[in-house]
Amino acid sequence: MGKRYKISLTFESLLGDGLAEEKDKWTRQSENRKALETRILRSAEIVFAQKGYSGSSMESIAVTAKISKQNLIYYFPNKELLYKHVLKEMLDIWIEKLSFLETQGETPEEVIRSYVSEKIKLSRLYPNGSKVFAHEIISGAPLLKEYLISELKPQFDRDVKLVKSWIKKGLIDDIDPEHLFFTIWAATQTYADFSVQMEVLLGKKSLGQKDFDRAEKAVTEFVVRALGAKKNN
Amino acid sequence: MGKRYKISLTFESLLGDGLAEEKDKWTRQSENRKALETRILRSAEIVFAQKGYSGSSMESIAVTAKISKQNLIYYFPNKELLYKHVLKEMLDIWIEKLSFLETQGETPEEVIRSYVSEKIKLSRLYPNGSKVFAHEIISGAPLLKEYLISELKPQFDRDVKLVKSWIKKGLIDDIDPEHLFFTIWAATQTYADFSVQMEVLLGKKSLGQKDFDRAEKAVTEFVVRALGAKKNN
DNA sequence: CCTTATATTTACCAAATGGTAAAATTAAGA
DNA sequence: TCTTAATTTTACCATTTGGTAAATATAAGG
Repeated sequence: MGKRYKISLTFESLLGDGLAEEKDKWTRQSENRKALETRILRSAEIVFAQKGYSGSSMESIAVTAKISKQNLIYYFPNKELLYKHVLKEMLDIWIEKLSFLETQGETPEEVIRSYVSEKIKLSRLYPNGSKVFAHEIISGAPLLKEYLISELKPQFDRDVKLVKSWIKKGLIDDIDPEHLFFTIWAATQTYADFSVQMEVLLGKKSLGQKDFDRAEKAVTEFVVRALGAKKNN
Repeated sequence: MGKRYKISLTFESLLGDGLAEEKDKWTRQSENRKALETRILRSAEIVFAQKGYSGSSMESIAVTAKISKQNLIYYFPNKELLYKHVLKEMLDIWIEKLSFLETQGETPEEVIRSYVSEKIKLSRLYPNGSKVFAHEIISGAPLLKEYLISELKPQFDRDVKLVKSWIKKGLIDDIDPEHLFFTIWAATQTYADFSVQMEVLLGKKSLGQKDFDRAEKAVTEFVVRALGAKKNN
């Protein structure tokens, strides 16, 4: 009969609203719970990706997850919390892959190729998460601003510094490091966010692996050429 | 006492729902009307830019325009119509500036510089329109798909053809023309759509003319270098 | 000044929305 | 099997939403 308003999470909430972890008592049940929670999160992601936060209803998320609205509310007691979970999931994936510093590769060119490749892969694998993020930023990032300041900016500053050091060492040409990142991000995320536009322009029903391969090649070449990265050096 | 469901427009609606033009009888009143309609459209643009179509309410648009909701409905009898007007306005501005073919410049490099410059300018001048468009595309372009097919694709095909001819003539390197456009669009529109993110990362309250100048320079250089455009030839 | 068209406000309303409360059902362990 | 906790369903509900209908007010021309 009791209600549980806390949801088991493996991360501490960076989005305010600290949610405590909980130990799982009933192994079997917890497994089902986790599976359903995942299904709900996937469904929420789809709906939020399509309509943004304010445009999405708990009802339509429930329908997508094939449960009742009330049942959805049992797992995620309110819409904002659910939204934050979806966002957080995406950010966890992103932040890991979004650091230049930690990107594999010895030379600048290798790092760049690897970085662009990873970013394109994220657009292919998590188009909905990317769209949710895009809606959020375009809307003025009401819930994400704090995260951007506390998490993304420090990483950005480090990465800019690294690029600047490359320039100083003469490894790449004297380009604008900040705007380099803006361009790379935009050029890669557009394959998730604006896929519909591309489908129309390329005359396809949906983008396939081949399109993403072409995209990766094209964007990588653009960036490498733009930087004037010195080969193997 | 009579209601007028038709709204005077200077363009035939390409978004379905044909709206007839109407002659203006009362010069003075029409002037006021036009001014108010414009204020409403600006307000709607702001609200739609922030929340997307489904997330925006007629009430909040009315508040932004400083009129009552009922009065708003008098001018734009339903939300979808209002939305279509906002979209249409933006598209009219865009389609005009978005053709490579008609862009000023003799050499490929000149054309590209001019094109990128125009696109960045649009991001600076019409950030809200850009955001409305972005929300719409990310949401799957329910209202815009037809427009993309009938208007944008033909232009895109022509422009791709032009770039291919440049390649054939050896004026630029052998790059991927379709993805070139995707990259240019993404890299320029991001200055409108993701401005909040940039503000945070650049540590500024808002992007100013200087930032847009830097952006223009950076993106232009990237693209020109990527193409390997031959100087003055 | 009076009529007529325009513009604004007031009164509603049905449907959708996020959410509460509690009853009913299911599952698991002792 | 019985008890207890987890889960799902059923009833509601206040607020917001897009929109209708009609009354009121304003403005302009004859």
